[in-house]
Amino acid sequence: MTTLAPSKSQQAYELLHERIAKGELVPGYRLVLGTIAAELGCSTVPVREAIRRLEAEGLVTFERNIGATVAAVDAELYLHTMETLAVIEGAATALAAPLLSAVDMAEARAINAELRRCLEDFDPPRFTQLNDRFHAVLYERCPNPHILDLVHRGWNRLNAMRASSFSHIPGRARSSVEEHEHLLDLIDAGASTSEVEKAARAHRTNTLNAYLAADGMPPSPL
Amino acid sequence: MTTLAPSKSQQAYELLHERIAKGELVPGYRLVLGTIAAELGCSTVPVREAIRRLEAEGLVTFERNIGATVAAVDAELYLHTMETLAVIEGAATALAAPLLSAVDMAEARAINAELRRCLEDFDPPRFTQLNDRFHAVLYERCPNPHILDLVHRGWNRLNAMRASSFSHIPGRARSSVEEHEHLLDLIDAGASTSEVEKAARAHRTNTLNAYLAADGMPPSPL
DNA sequence: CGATGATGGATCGTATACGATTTCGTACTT
DNA sequence: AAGTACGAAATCGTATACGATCCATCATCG
Repeated sequence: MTTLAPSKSQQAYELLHERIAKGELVPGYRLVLGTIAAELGCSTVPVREAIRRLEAEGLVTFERNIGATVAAVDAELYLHTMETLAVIEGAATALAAPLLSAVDMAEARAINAELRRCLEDFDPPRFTQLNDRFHAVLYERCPNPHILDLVHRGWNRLNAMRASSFSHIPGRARSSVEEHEHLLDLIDAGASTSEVEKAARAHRTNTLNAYLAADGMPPSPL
Repeated sequence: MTTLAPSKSQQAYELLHERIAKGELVPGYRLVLGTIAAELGCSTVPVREAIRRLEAEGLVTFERNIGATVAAVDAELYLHTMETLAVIEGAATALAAPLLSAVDMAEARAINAELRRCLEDFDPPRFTQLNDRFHAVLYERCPNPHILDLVHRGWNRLNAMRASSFSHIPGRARSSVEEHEHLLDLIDAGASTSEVEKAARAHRTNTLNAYLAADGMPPSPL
């Protein structure tokens, strides 16, 4: 039995998704069906499907008879995405907390220790990557697949826009690591679901509000 | 200038969406591209696109080389959908609360009064419809479009499954109306965002837990 | 009689083709 | 010189066509 190749539309989806996440395709970039199809060596039909999928996830915008462009990122979109993720990831982390094994917790602590080290030898890309993994460990056990799916989508969007901007807020990384530690302590102490949720959500709204404050904007009401 | 007709794929999407929401297409029903295309008088290509869109929203499942079926509904899916909606709608309602006008509040109260009347002359479909509208009034002003979109998707899924089952839990309708009243009072009193969120979320988890209890299952941890 | 393998029909996945729509450059008018 | 009208090129939307894959049926073999 041969391993069946992924469908063309799947390949197209993965290619575009990756490029957007990596920031190779900047917001506003025009995605032309024919061009992408030629590059992939397939027809426009599967590419169309891939693009509609990306649209459903909010990574690209699509206009009838006009075409697709990588979703523009402005302060407002960032705000909305972070706010949504605060809500959803908070819930996911809270639901996952009672299901975390000792191994999971150890991994999370190890990653956070690395994050702390990262603070010394300033390395933002690596920090971001570790940070992603840290949170993934905490929410991945969420037993509700819908919520988990929404968390993934939120992170995708966030990564897509991080690649182009919004990368860094001065003192935030350090307090972030502290908040991680606090969150882990809470979970280890067997805190209630709502306590964990509150802490996980606050962690994200803190980042958002730090950004908003830097721009002289009011904090999120959440 | 003539109003341009909606694209075929849009038409196909709307047709299928409506049928699923109305329960004409029961879960497990097989959606065959060619058949639908013939019925719509178009080719399979736009139908494909419509189905992929429905898939992204969780209304149908799609397997490679197999095809699409209307998403099966089981207790677990219902649980997960309600749980997700509890989180998302709670946040949406909380964010919308400070933006509700006196007119909005009056409309909500009027709808709830009708709901109360509905309790007498037992009319479940109408009750459900009014209930939908009641909540829509409360969350529709949510300033975060992502969250709003997720609420809409959640309700869509819920409606799709309500059509086939899960329609009624004995005493729930009456307490539901009371909770609505309480929620409106909270908002009128200018309660904090987190209080409104808690109340709105509780309203939904109460329904979910009533269902779970009826089946002898443990309540949601949220 | 049950398991295995071949065969055909149904359905999907994608290439190609072409009409429809938008966009952009250019010539013409005021 | 600015604005408008026209036409060509680019791109999208969808029909048609055909190979690929799956599933059900039935024949064959142990």
